[in-house]
Amino acid sequence: MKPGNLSKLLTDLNEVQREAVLYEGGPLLLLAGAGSGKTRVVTRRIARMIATGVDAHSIVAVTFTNRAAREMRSRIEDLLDEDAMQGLIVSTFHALGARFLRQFADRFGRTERFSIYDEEDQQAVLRATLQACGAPHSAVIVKAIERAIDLAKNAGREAEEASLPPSDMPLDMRQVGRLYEEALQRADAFDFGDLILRPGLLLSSDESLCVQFQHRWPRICVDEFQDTNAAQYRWLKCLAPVGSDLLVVGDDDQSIYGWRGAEVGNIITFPDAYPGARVLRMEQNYRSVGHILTAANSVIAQNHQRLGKDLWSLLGEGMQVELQACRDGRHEAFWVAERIQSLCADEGYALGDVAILVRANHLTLDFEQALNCLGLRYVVVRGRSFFERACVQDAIAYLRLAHNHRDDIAFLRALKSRSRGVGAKSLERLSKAAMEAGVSLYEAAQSSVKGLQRKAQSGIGDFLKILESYPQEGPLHERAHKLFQAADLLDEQGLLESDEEERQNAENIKRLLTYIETFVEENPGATLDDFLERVKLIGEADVAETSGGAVSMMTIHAAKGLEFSVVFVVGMEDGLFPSARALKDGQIEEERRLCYVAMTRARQRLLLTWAQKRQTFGEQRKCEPSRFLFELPEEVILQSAELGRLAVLHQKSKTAETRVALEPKRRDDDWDAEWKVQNAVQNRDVESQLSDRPEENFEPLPWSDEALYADAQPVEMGFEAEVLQVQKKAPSGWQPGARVFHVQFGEGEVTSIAGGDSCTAHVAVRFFNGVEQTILRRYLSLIDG
DNA sequence: AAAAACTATTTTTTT
DNA sequence: AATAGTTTTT
Repeated sequence: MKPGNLSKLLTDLNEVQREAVLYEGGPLLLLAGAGSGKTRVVTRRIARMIATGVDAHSIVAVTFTNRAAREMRSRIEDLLDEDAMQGLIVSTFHALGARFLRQFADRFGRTERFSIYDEEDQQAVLRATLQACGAPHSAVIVKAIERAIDLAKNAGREAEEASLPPSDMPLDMRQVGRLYEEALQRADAFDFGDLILRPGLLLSSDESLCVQFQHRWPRICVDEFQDTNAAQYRWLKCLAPVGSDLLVVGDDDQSIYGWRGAEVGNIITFPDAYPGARVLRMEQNYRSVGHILTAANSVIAQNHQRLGKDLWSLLGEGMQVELQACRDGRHEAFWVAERIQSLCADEGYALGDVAILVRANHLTLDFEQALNCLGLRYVVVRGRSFFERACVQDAIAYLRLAHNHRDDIAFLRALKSRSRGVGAKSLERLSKAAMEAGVSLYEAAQSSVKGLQRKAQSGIGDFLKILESYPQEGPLHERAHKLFQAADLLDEQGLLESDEEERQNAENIKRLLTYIETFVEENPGATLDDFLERVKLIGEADVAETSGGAVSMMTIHAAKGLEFSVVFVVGMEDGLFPSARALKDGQIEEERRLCYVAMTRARQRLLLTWAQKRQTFGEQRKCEPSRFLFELPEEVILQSAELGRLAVLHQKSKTAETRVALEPKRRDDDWDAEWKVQNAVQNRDVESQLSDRPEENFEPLPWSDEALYADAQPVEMGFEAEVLQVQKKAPSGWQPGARVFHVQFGEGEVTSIAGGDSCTAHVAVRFFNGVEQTILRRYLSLIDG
């Protein structure tokens, strides 16, 4: 232990925090509001245990995301020597489950090499299963069943017990569920839900094993407890008997995973499950300025199902919350980009201080373009976009199959990734043969299948040869390299002649190899098993971390647990946030919690935007401001022309009968149709209102529509979703020599520049088509040289 | 069996 | 608008 640390572990703590760190009287529920220093308490508590002689092996800390796990580990590391931490487990529920199941795989008819199936794999299993029974297997049905199975497992039940949403489709869920489980077992695979469900089931049915584990980890800490589902809770109850040293930390107001089976009830009833549990509340916020907290408190106060709390801070009121109405999605994006620019130029913020939070991933597109146009670096923190690419998945399928020959889904994926003369008919014959022999596709393919065309037969033979080429020895990345080479995924010689798409694919495969190499370097001795598990359980977002000097863009879900000096919450429209789905299903409270989470990410500046129309499903649709905006107290909103407009809408919303249709109580199946109708009605109203007093209601835009749209440089999307890759932009920005693009004149080179802000600055450009012209800077976009 | 043309569907959110 | 899945054509 680092000298003198024991006392340091208690410094800078308020009274409640200190008690939470020191408490030793058994179960402890820590209700920790946003920004209340929860991680600090947990890490100090664990560090202190270890520093006072507790064996690190006896402690396990469970988090929900890998990022949280890593953060917790590194913060404990800051407090202790690394060797003191030896044996300490900080892990997600899912990783812990996978680890557990590897150990007890034989109890479930699996081997320790089992595959982990994500929802795509699950759907593939279901599709094949339904197809085999001749049942309908459309994407909609498959999806619905998959979701039902997932929900069932999250709720601690088996797939057979899943309940399908009522439909006219006659489907025996019990049978489908049974067949699904059989298919998983045949494939030596567990699905995501199993990683949680199975450990809990095994422990609760095996008394002695349960006791064994209770001795293994007498000290348990669970982060984000409000997000636990029934299956997780059952497992936890086995591990932590009543009276044990169990710390659960959470905030019912930040429960945003209800759709994944999370039950807020777990945190609310915790004291009942663990009688005598100490309950501590942390309401002092160390993150946000007063106005932001007031705004967030005011929104979340509209919820009924909550324990109730009010955050306060000593940081002063700070700036007011800015509210901006925009004409459409693109205008919104440009407004935000401009605002970021001015915050950096005038108020000393750095790009890395800024985050743009969205409700759904697809909203990031417009913002990427706008930031690109202004040459602002940004980073999109997205789940796992790289691994989602088709060609990468294909390559991984080869690896999966090489590792687990019984992984039928991987077999199909890898086989179909290339034209091999094996079509639907042949596949049908093959799977029939496999079914009859009770073996995997791989095994069936090894013996000769009757009725196969010669071409198909040889195609399958070639395919098997590829897999046999996988070396059993050597470093992981080299073995993968050999395999990909054999599978002709790398296309090494044909890089130049082959078409663009193929080249891209080969690039991706190379990147995958680099990724594997890095993984091996970081985790010496790691097996293919470890790598595949990592690919399944860890998104790239986790690799993220400090975005350096770039604006961060991510979903609100991904932003949980993070904080930024400046936060933009964009797309604040009814039907988007709250989402149409939530509106339909009456899930408004969870959406409001999501809004609360978003707002409480901000330290100093919070800016909320919405667009009056937005392109959805390929068509422009009028939008209404999010109902959450009406829940903001007026006094914390920055006075602007928009406020008057909002107030008018607000007033109207209270009286007009049109609003009634939007209320959750009117929820029924044709909500969407109703929404459209009402939207049309309201649009007309808004339109007439605007045409009455356009100048007062509408802040005149600093640019024309044409300029706005012309300015948007068409960017190739997708590539920036690198492993948290920072956008490479023209490094020096607007300087003589910079390459620029103009919609009319094409590409050119900057010859001189004149000052002004992004709206008024002029730039002289010599275009490559011969034209020389001084032009408003905003009509130009920087491009890479 | 493979490629091309056509169609329905999608936008929550993530381990 | 983009894509995944399905049907038709080659």
